[in-house]
Formats: sequence, C-alpha cells, structure tokens
Amino acid sequence: MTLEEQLTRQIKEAVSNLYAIEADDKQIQLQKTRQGFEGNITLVVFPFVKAARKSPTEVANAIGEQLLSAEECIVERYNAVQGFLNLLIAPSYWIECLKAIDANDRYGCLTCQKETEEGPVQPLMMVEYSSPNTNKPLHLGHVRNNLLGYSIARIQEANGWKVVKTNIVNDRGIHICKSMLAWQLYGNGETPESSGKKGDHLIGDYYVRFDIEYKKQIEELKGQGMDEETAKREAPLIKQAQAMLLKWEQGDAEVRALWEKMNSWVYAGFDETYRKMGVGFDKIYYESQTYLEGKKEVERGLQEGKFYRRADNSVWADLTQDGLDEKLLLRSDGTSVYMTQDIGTAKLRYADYPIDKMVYVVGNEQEYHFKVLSILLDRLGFRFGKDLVHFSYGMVELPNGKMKSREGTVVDADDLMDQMIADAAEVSKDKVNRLTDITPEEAQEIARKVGMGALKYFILKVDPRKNMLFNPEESIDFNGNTGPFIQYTYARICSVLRKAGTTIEPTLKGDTALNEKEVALIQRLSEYPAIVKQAGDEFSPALIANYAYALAGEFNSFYHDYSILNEENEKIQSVRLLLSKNVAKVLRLAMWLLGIEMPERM
RNA sequence: GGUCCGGUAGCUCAGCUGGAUAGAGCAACAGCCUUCUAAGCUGUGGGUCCCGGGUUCGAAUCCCGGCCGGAUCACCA
Repeated sequence: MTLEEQLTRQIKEAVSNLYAIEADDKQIQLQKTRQGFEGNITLVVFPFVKAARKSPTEVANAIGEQLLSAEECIVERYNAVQGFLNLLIAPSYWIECLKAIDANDRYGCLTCQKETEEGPVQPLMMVEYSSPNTNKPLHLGHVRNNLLGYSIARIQEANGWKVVKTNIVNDRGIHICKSMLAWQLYGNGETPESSGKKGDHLIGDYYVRFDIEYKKQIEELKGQGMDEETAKREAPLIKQAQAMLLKWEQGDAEVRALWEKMNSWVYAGFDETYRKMGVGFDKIYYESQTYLEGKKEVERGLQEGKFYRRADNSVWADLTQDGLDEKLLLRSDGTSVYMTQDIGTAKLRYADYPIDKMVYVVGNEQEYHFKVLSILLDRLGFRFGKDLVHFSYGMVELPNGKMKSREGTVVDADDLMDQMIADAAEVSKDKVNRLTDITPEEAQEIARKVGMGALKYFILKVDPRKNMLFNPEESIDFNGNTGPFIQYTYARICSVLRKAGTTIEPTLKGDTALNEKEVALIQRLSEYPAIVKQAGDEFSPALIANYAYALAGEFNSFYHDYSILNEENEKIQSVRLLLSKNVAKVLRLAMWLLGIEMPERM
C-alpha cells in the first residue's frame, strides 16, 4: 500500500469521526509538502472546511490530532498553516519503504491483464513508429519519431502490455519514383560503392535533384506563358514520374528491378542508422506488400456502396456526414494513395496479431489523415477502426522554421549522432583526473553512450505533443538538465558502490535516524511507479525524463552534503549505501524506458 | 475561412485533472576540488504566466471573447 493510500484511509476515518463527512477519494487532496515547511506530505483541508463549519486551521489541527492517534500511525509530527496540514512521516516508515524498493528488481514495472474465456492474459499493443520513406535519409524529425516510438513501447511494456513494435516502410509511390527517375536520368550509374555514400543519402540526393530539375521545367513552361498550376501538371518530369509509378503498379520488370536495387541501398543505410540510434522492430511491413490489400478493400467498399466513383474513374469517400471533406482513395489512373495503403496495412496487422490497441506514432501534421483513416476503417466494418490511437507528436523546428527535405534544410540523423558522439569524446578528454586505466575502446564506448544519451534526453524531455526547437548553431549541452547529468550521477554511485566492495544486505532497523535529504530521496524513489503509470496513460516519456532529472538532482545534493564511505556510524552508512544503490537502480530503470544507456564510469 | 494545437525569465523548457511565495537548465555574476568522479554543489540577479472578462474561499491551470504563432483542410506522403 502506498503512503497516499494509507493516509487517505486514515483521513477518511478522521473526517468521519470529527465531522461525520463521508469523503470520497477526490476530496482527499494530498501533495508534496512545499519547500520551506516542515513535512513530507500535505493535506489540503479546504474541501472539508464548509461541512465542518470551522476555520481551515482548526480543521487541519483536528485532522492532524486524529492522524497521530490513529492505529498504525505513520505520522510523527504535523503542523497546520492556513488550510494546509503538513505531515512529517516517521523514519521507520521510510526505512520500510526503502527495503521494499530494494527487494524489487523490477521496481516500477506494473502488471496489466485482460479477461478472456481462457482466463486472464496480457493485452497486446502494437506500436507503429519510424515509418520512413525510402527516397531520403532520416533527419531530426525522424529521430524524434523513432525515440518517442521506442520509448513509448518500453513504457507500455513496463505498464504490463505485451508490445509489438512495428514499422511500415513506405517503399513505393510517386515520391520513390521521383528519386528513381532522377537517378536514371542524371545518375550515370552511380552506386553507394562508386560514390562512397551511404545508400539512403545517395538516393536522397537524387530526390533533391528531381525537385531542382522539376522546378526548372516549371519555370521554363511559365516563361512560355503557361500558368503555374498547369506547368506543375504538364512538366515532362512529373509526367515521367507518374508513368513510372503506373509501370511499377503494373509490374514492369525493368522498373521493378531498378526499384529493388535502389531500395536495397536505402535499407542498408537505414539499418546502420537504426543500429546507431539503438531502436528496433519486431515486425516490419512494406507498403509494396500491403497496398493491394488496401485496393481490394476500397473496391469492396465501392461495391457495397460505401464509396463512389467519379466520371474520371477516381474513387472517393464522402465524409461530409462526419463533418469532413471528400477523400480520394484511388487516383483516376487507378494507382493507390497513402490512405489506400494504410487501410490495407491495418487489415493485415489485425490478421497477423490479436491486437488490443493499435498506436500510430506519427506527427501532428497528419491528424486529419488518422481521423479519416479511423472513419474509413470503421465504415469498412473493422471493429478496430474507432479504437486506433494516433500518438500525435509535435514538429522539430529550426530557428528559421520547419525542416524540408526537398529544400535541403534538414538536420541529418547520421550527421547529428556522429557529431554528438564526437562532442562527448571531446568533453571527456578534459576529464583528466579520472579513468586513467581505461582503454581507447572503452573511452569510445563511453563517448557513444554519453553522446547518444545527451541527444535522446534532449528530445525526450520535451512534452511530445509540443513542437520543439533545435538550434544547430548551439551544440546540445552536457551540463545541467541533460542526459549526461543523469548518467554522471549514476556513474558516481557506481563508483561508490564499487569502492564499498562487499554486497550490501538490507539489514536495516526501523530506528535508524534519517536526515532530510535521505527522506526526500526515499520519498522520490517511492513516487516512481506512479510516474511510470502516468507516463503510460499519457504516452509521455517526458514525465520519465523529468522524474529522473529530479531524482538525480536530489541525489547530487545529498552526495555533496554527506559522505557515504567515510560515514563512521555503521547503521547510517548502510542506509546510505542501500539508498544509493536504489537511486542508481531507479535511474537505470527510468533511463531504460527512454532507451538511454548508462555508463558505469564516465 | 473551418478545425486542431500552442503562447510561462534574454534563450530552451517544466508546472496545466484548480491550492501555499510560479520552478529548472542555459546564458551573466559570486563562491566550493589535499576529502566517495567538479559532466557536480551553493548563492545572486532575472516574471503584466499574451490581453480582457467570468466561475471560485483560491486561477498560470477551468469557461467565454480577443491578439499572436504553428499545423491541417491535395489525384503529396
């Protein structure tokens, strides 16, 4: 039972005795005691003042007295300030609390079950993230997506779900044809080997090239007196790309061979990026393998009168009843669009897995798309349509606005990661006073963990729903509210524990004295499971990050003020060791949920 | 124009399911390493919580109306 639960029960009893108030949980408002007041936890008594017909202070004092005389009293002292009843919890409670935390290696991991005919089972959540297009390398926007998706998967696992991480690779479509066409026209047979470029970067360069040449053609046509709209439609390059897409859908051998070759280059590049980022998937879907299923579903919907065909042969869904527009599902030339593919992918996924909850980690720019997808799936008779969750996160913006691949104003994922690791290596070079016995390989490994930790934390600490700013001119910090700060705290504890040597047995007695900072730390540790729960409910890695920062900060303050290894009182030393060990454990568990590795030395 | 999201210190962000004196980090300034790792700790300065109403014992937080910024409403994905 948590502290809050115990107190809630006792407070209910108290107000019932005192004022005959039958309080519900919502009225029992407990919060952490504010700095500057004595106490650990505070009851807000305003909700009882009216019914009690007493002043707030009187009510607070009366409840305080009741808590002191309660059976299994855990309150040592109390003080009442206006309507706030500050409670100081007895040290023996905190010692027991610490022992319980120590005994649990999977502290903070919750269980979750759903009832079935065969008994309770773990429910399954599928998390889709990353979802790259195979026409360009990953950039910082994708990094946010990948880190969020991966972290969300781990957080939901900690909340008791069975999680299947999935990736839908957008490996076909007009944008892919643009890269292919540009390579065909201007590439002179260039390959990753011949150019020394990573495959995804090579392809990305041709995607940019297409746009440059296309724009030239548009300008030319406009110079001949054509209006912009027509020029965009009539430019030879776009017509060629459309023709190529049509050929692709018709299975043209030559186009397919080119497509296979170029995609294989991209996948080799992506694999490297994912490995460096430390993310992975349990099941990968390719749109080239799901779009036909989508087309079939659209055809079915058409036959069942749920969609309609226009005179130009294109197929549409009328969503005006749902307050939305009309949505294209198949182009007039019969080729499929994004929506078509997503319908097919969804169907296949539900056929492959007993999904209880489907989560799409996709940017907030696609909110309309998922609203429509949900309605379309529902209309097609899929029970899961209504339940899909679009985990909509904000954009990463640069000081001069949004990133645009075609315009080359992107922060490349590979470059950024390399830069972070190089910066970390540079910083640790200055830390000459320690780690003298370390090999260059170990040093590099630490730099990798620290650099990636800085990057991941930088991104994940921000509320995922909000847009965030990245300034390439300013390197990501290694001091203050950062990943390395937390890693450093962890490394320091590891160092202390190494020097303490012997394994620490939790043989603590309830009468051990605790200082304020020790109590604050234990209390902070005790909050962790609730944070994990909340992070799961709200899909927010940021809550975990902020928690870890607060915990590390409190530990650093404690570490500064009190010695652990030089403490002469054995009882006190063993409490401090046990406390340190568990702070390290929770930091590691929390950072694990963010996908951040923790170096034991740095 | 419709819909959605945001606006908190010079900058980047917490806090937002209503509670005490609105918090961190960075940047600036001042201290702390013969003592468990100074990627640390301590302190100083810095705020019309976009504006105006309303609800309430109490509003950065909830409601309404503005202002500003972003996203979206494609035979793009």
